[in-house]
Amino acid sequence: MAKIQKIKGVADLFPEESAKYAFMERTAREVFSAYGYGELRIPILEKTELFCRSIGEETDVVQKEMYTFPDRKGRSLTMRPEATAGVVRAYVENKIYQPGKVTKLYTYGPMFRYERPQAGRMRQFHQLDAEVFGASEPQADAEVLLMLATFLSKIGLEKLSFELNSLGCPECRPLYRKALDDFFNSVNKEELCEDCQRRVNSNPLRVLDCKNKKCAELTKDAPSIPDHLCRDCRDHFDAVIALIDEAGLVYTLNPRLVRGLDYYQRTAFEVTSGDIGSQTAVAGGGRYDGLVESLGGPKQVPGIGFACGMERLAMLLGDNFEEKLDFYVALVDQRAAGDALIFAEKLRKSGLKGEAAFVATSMKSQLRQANKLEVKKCFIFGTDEVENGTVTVKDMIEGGQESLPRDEYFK
RNA sequence: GUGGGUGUAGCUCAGUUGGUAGAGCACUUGGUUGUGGCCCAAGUGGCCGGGGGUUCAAGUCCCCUCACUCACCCCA
Repeated sequence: MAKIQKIKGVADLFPEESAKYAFMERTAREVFSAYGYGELRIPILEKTELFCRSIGEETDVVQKEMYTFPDRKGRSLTMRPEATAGVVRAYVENKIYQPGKVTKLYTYGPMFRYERPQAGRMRQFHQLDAEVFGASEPQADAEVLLMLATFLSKIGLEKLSFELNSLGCPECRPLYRKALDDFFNSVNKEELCEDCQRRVNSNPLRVLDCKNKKCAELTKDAPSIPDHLCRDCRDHFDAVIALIDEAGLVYTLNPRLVRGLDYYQRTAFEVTSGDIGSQTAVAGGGRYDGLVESLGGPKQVPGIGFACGMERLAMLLGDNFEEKLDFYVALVDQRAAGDALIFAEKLRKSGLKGEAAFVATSMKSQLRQANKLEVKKCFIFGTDEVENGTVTVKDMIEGGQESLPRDEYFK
């Protein structure tokens, strides 16, 4: 029979790799709950409209990357390409909001985007996502940033850079866009790269972000967002900066940082690494004060949050996340197989982790196996005849005698 | 959607101007040994991604296809 292979852009994670994810999830739960966040579990499937309205009809994510299909009654469903929309939907639908009440939630799970896979980019990928509702104060922005930094530090990643910007609000952003349009009208668009000639109209902020040297040169003197912030946005941003400075967070201000999803405003940030290929962002987020309302919730419920890309973080983690076993029960005579199993069970009841061989092989290969597993102790089960009486089943079970500790064996 | 790279043993890879398929590691067995490791010897294991073509002869040349991978684009 022909074998069936997995579809493009998904992964099977065996223990060596899945242990990294388990470690990150465990750490995230610890850190997030220390900041007062509770876990929200939401569906992978949502109505397509949810993402169109939140992420933005014109974004690439919505236009060409979503797994969208009709269900059996012809309703359009979409496998979530990101987490925030679903969290906001749940928040609104369950009427969690109350005036003055702050809600902190986190969620974790697979996301889906139909893209060509490459390093750090899968069609099914996993995000850890945290959101705060009901707090417009800069303290919320600062706390979210600090929590993210704490999490990344706790999983052992220190060489990451935090980039920070403010995108303005519906008040000041149009003014900035006007200034930017004026600027692009003053430059020779022919000299921009092909992509940017298109982007000037579709997504002018992205032009400022272009890696092409020519584009970077041409847009060197483009108006910057922070220079066009309204008074409230300026004050807010300054307050956030003052707070994280005081808390000792190391970051860089990147006036050209933009977000890919339409709902962001004011504080926007990204955590990047230069060690995972061309996809540098390992986490990103920001404030989205208008989103709750645009998804049918009450007016003026602010929100802020971030998402971490687990695949990208996993690339930065070292090895050795697999838990080592405490013992191995070696089997050198099949007649002792049952005794080996029972003995292992007894050890497990006393709190040790380990395994017993099912099939007897030579002493040499059994000990080789124990060595490979890096167990602390190896027990040898055989019979008197085979063992020449060195270590016998009877001795170990009835007398409780262990074979030599690993150090003794392997010195 | 657009480009580049790679598909040969379980793994990492060699394979010369086309001439019957190789190494290291791993595994199994034996030797050595302080029951491991190290070292030595032997052994198991491949429709050379798939299909078509050229040729007396294709892993090697040509065409098609599939998969993986990196990059563009986009994003976490």
